[in-house]
Amino acid sequence: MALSNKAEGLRQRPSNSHIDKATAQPKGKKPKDKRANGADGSVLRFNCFTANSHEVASALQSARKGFRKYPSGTTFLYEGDIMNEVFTLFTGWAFGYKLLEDGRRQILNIYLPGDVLGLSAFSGTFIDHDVESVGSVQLCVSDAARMRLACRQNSVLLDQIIRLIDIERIKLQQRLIGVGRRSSPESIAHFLLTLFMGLKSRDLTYGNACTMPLTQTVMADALGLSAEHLNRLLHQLRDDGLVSVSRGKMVIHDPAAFAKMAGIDDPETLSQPLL
Amino acid sequence: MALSNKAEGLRQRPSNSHIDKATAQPKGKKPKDKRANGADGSVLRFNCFTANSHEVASALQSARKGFRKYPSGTTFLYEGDIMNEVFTLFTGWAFGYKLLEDGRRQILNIYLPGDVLGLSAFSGTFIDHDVESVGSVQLCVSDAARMRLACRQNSVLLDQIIRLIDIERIKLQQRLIGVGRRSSPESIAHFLLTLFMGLKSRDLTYGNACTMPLTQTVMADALGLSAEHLNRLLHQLRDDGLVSVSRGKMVIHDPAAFAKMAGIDDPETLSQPLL
DNA sequence: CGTCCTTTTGATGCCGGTCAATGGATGTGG
DNA sequence: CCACATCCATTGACCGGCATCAAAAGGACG
Repeated sequence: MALSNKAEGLRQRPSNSHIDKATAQPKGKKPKDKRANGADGSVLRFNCFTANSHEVASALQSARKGFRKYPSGTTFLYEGDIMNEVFTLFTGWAFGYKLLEDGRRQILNIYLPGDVLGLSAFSGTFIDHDVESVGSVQLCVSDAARMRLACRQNSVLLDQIIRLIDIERIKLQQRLIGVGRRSSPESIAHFLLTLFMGLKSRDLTYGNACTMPLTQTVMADALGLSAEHLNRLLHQLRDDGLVSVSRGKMVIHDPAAFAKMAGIDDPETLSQPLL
Repeated sequence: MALSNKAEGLRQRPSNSHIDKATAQPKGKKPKDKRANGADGSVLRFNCFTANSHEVASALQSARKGFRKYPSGTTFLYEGDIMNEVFTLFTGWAFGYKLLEDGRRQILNIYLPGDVLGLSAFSGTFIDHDVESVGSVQLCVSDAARMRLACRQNSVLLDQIIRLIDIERIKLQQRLIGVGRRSSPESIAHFLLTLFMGLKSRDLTYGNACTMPLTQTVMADALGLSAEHLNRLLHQLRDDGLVSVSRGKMVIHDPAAFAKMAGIDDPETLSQPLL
């Protein structure tokens, strides 16, 4: 079980974090791939929103307070925080995690561009886990109170918000099945394929390839494995001609066999409802 | 990994299940312990509701269509079902689970008396897992449409419903941490203590003891262990004087040491918010 | 009083965690 | 542009936890 390298160092929220104040437009240099973010400042550019959560996207847009940026490896949401804001992930990835007292870490959820963070603003409680950035991250910040108000006036919006909350549960459910009852190779395959399909539904894939900014340590903590063992299994998967993950990139060489190993008959099912 | 003993046999919903039609009052012989159910036909008898979800209890009461009863070991909710009804568990326990194609089973959630089943009625989608009864089960059946309507008119109710949905996620999160990053004894202790505190918050404990209708096979499938190994570990825990689980009963012999092994400093935290 | 399910115990072996060490890649200050 | 520090990926050795297989011994029940 991997001890988090920076367990104690980051446990407390820094009193004066080096975050950009909310601004009218996102800062930082323009990403190479325009598809990867909402470079025009609109949440509506994301396929996942326009396809599945149009009302949510509009509401987030209306309640928008500005943008925020965090460098790579920053824990920017802390367990216990009360969410007065709702975030939309524009650039970069993120993951939610919990630490045990001795430093063991379980990663709960991987967030991709387009995902909404801080949904606990709707359940009226504090966040129950930390969230850390993977790569430099740009967030769209929306006012939670306005979102809640909008929900009261628009039942379609409310339904979609509840749906988003439910999706968090579904993802955890899938992860639990993988860790609890799938073999390690199956679990890894399912994990990777889920990420790939999530990116595909957002038009962030390139044929059978996509970016993979997660370190093996992060993947291991998501899968309940040791980093060393995960490393060996990834090599195994590559030797078997199924998938290769290296240098920030993932390529699926044999989609059919890969999906079969992941225990998924029709991979398309993953891309549809923003699972 | 345990193959479900009755995997294929129960996969399909029986066309004509032997369920009691919704009736004005619950049928069946009166349970021995009055505290264990809503024998007076009111959801309001449950501590968890009166303490945390008063609005929900009232709404479920108002939208009540009747009662339903299932024998032990019955799968009474099926993956794919659209929920037109919301259930309140009166008597007996239940668990949600998923089966892999080859019969491996992961149990997702244990439902105790007082828990609300079928919350997917609010996220507007079909259920994504099966639910099976543990022991004979009595359910209060409430109309989902009326519940949804009530939510639109009562924001407090809505908040509490969303809270209930969120609690399902939190429980999965805890289970995932246990399976992924806790040692087996820790995971078992956490699992058992969580159940105990859940029962305690409902006034269903007797000092340091409570009923434990789950078979070791079920517990193993919840914990991601084999039944044999779980059996050995349970004996280990008993030999260490921490807890004993047998013949449908659980006794915590050393609460402090047990809580410590479960990784929980203050066990009271578990009983408060219906976690 | 068989039948079925659950619990229990033993033997065997491998998956996967832990420890340790090396190489590669990136970044930083001088 | 190089020395050094850091983080990440990689590989090997070791071995213990836990699954698997097998089988016996309760219970529970019709």
